[in-house]
Amino acid sequence: MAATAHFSTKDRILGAAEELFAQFGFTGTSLRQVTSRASVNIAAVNYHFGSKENLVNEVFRRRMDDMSAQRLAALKTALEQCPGELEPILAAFVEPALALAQDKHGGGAFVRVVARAYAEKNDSLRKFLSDHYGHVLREFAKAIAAAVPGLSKEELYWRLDFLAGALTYAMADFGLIKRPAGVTEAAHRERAARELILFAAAGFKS
Amino acid sequence: MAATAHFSTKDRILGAAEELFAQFGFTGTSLRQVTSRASVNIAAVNYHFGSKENLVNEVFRRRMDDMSAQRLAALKTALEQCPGELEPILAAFVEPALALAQDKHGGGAFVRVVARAYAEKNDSLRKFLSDHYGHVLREFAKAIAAAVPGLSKEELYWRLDFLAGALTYAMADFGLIKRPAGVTEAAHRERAARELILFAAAGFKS
DNA sequence: GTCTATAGAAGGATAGAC
DNA sequence: GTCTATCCTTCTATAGAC
Repeated sequence: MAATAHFSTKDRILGAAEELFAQFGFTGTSLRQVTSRASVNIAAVNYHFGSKENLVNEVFRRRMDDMSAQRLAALKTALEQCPGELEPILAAFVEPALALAQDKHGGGAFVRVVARAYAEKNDSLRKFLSDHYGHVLREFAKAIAAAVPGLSKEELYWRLDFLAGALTYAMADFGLIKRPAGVTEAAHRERAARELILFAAAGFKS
Repeated sequence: MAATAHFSTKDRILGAAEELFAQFGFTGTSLRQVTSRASVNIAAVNYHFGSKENLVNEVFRRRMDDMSAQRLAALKTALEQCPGELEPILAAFVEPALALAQDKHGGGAFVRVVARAYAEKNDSLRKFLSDHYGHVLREFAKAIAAAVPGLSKEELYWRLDFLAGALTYAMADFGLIKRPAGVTEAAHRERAARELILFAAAGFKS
């Protein structure tokens, strides 16, 4: 917490790992690549993180803690200010993720790391995410259930999965939609959020 | 094409590789795992495929060609038998992917291979996909545009992206929904297809 | 076409000096 | 906390017998 622009060894490792994981995947990235990009010694990873697996988890924790807090805060606001409305709940879920994706301070790569996480079938990571962030999804499930009465629990969870998939895919820029030259990235993301909320709201209500 | 239940060494390698790639990823799978599962010698891979990278390409192409053909055939049938209806078009897009996902004959995990391929920020792979399979997406875009009049081209492509994302995510089994013990895999997949088509149809029509 | 054997490179992880 | 040096494993790929 010092008033310095200096990044610690630990932070440099996390940043380098995030970028490389996004580009090459978890198994496709060696610790040697990570430490080389971070300009630290190969031994530093095991000193600070203990193992490669734990480094993967920490890369996630760094971004997810923040995003989860933002989602829950936005959800609280939505429920207070627009009780019974679905769209504000979906916005509380979607917008923090998209904000992270356009964050110049490194968040962009993280989005692709998330996409990696489900493309690779990393069970230990999956368990880590479920253990640490499952409660966020459950909060949203509760809120959506209240806003869309008559939806069975099963249908609700299916649709939450679809929303998460569409969000991840859109964030990672996988699809057909490329940002036009005349549009700022912020405007593009806002458009994405608007379109996705509209699409998903209709889906949840169907 | 002989009338024999015998699989060649080459086919056994392809089948084993596909299953393992889906489970552990391209980089997470070693050729030793592949040849061990295929009950062939380690040297056979390089004899038949030249390199690991080329094996990856062949695995991918084999399934992708097949799925694309099925999608287009199903689309043709849908347009002939249910002109003007959206749901059959979506089914033609979703079901071949799901059918492949439950195919025990090696296709079982292919969809995760596709998910992985998308997650690669690999431009040459992307170009390959776009060059070889882009026309399939364009056919579906045309059909959906006709079934949902008044949708702008931009909105249409956004929603196609959301559909592809939701499909990929659901296929990768990453989400909340786990197949219950008492439900067969086939029934689970059918449920997924039904839910997704319903969800997406509402989204496209919104 | 399929095997054994192995070359040669790269991986994760650790010991121990500083 | 950070370094050098190294251990041990695993990898892809190939050479050469059959």
